[in-house]
Amino acid sequence: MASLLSTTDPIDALLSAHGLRRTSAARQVLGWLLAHADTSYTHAQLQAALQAEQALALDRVTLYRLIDRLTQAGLLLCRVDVHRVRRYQAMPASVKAAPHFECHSCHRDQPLAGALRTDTADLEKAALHALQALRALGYQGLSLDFSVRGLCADCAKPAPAALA
Amino acid sequence: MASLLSTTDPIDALLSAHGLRRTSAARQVLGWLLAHADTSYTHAQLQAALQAEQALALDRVTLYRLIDRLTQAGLLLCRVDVHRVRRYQAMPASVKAAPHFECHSCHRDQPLAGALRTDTADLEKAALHALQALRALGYQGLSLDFSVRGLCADCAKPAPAALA
DNA sequence: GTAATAATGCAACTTGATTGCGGTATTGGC
DNA sequence: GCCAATACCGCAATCAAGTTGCATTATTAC
Repeated sequence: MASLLSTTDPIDALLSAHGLRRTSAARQVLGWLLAHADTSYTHAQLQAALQAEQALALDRVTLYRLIDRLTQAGLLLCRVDVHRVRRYQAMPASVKAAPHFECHSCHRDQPLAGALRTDTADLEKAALHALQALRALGYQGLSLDFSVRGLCADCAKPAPAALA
Repeated sequence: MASLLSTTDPIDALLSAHGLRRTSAARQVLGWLLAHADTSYTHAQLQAALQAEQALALDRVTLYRLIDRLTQAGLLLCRVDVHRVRRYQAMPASVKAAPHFECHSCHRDQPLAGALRTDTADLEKAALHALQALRALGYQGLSLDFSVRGLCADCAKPAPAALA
């Protein structure tokens, strides 16, 4: 199926544009992550989801190497959570200084401005200003992490007892 | 040696105040970390440093459990670095919303206000305001991480070739 | 002092991630 | 379309940070 799709498929285009081969695995993994771009997933979660939802049974190591390639190419964002495991997420459009919120439970990742329905532009501006000042002092390879963590309203409500 | 010290030793006091026993290991580990409070260390680094500088040969597991206890007691701060290993640091006085800088190379941790020699109070205020707003929306267990990472001016200068 | 219990040390184990290597599929040039 | 170059895949073995179980030793409270 889907053989009618020519090279104009957006995911194929992304892969090629980043110097990666358009293998079935790469297409499906990147596609799935793009379809769930607001949340980060561990290697294990990803493997399970692909197996369950796409009937894609990838080898552990193959998946490790694939998400590694996607990350190197800048298509995925990789973080390490409190349990020391890496979490991958389709690269958000704004990975600049945008303050964001990460839920400990559902691992959904939303921009702070969205959660607050307010403007956080002043915050970002101040942060970027700080970055510039550090750069002037000789600091290099700077990256800013401005995140609030905790339980989102959705996860906090339903079953507080099940959070143990 | 040091038997002249009575119970007025500040480190002993800290341990007792937090319900921990004043063992030789606990005293030395906490003491060493307090003496290097501006930097975070991995379990391995800590073990090596204690061995080299204090001639203290602690068992791996014992050290794991000790730093775990100290962390639980709130005497240490624990983070996970990009390599998925935990880094421990004597609890800084201001673990609030204070923006800080962490060096990828020397792992020294300094308040941004210190590095910039400017006031970052407005930044902190804005951040705390955001926290309050989230709390009102039903978000729970919120913690703020406002950090800039990169190479500090000291590490960036000396030997750029050795940074591979 | 002595009993209760917290801390230590050793061995074995768990788990996320990596390495080596032969085989397979994609790609670019003709 | 065909073929060589090479990126990608899958399996097995390995690694390193951290954990668990249990017997022994040291602190602490009485």
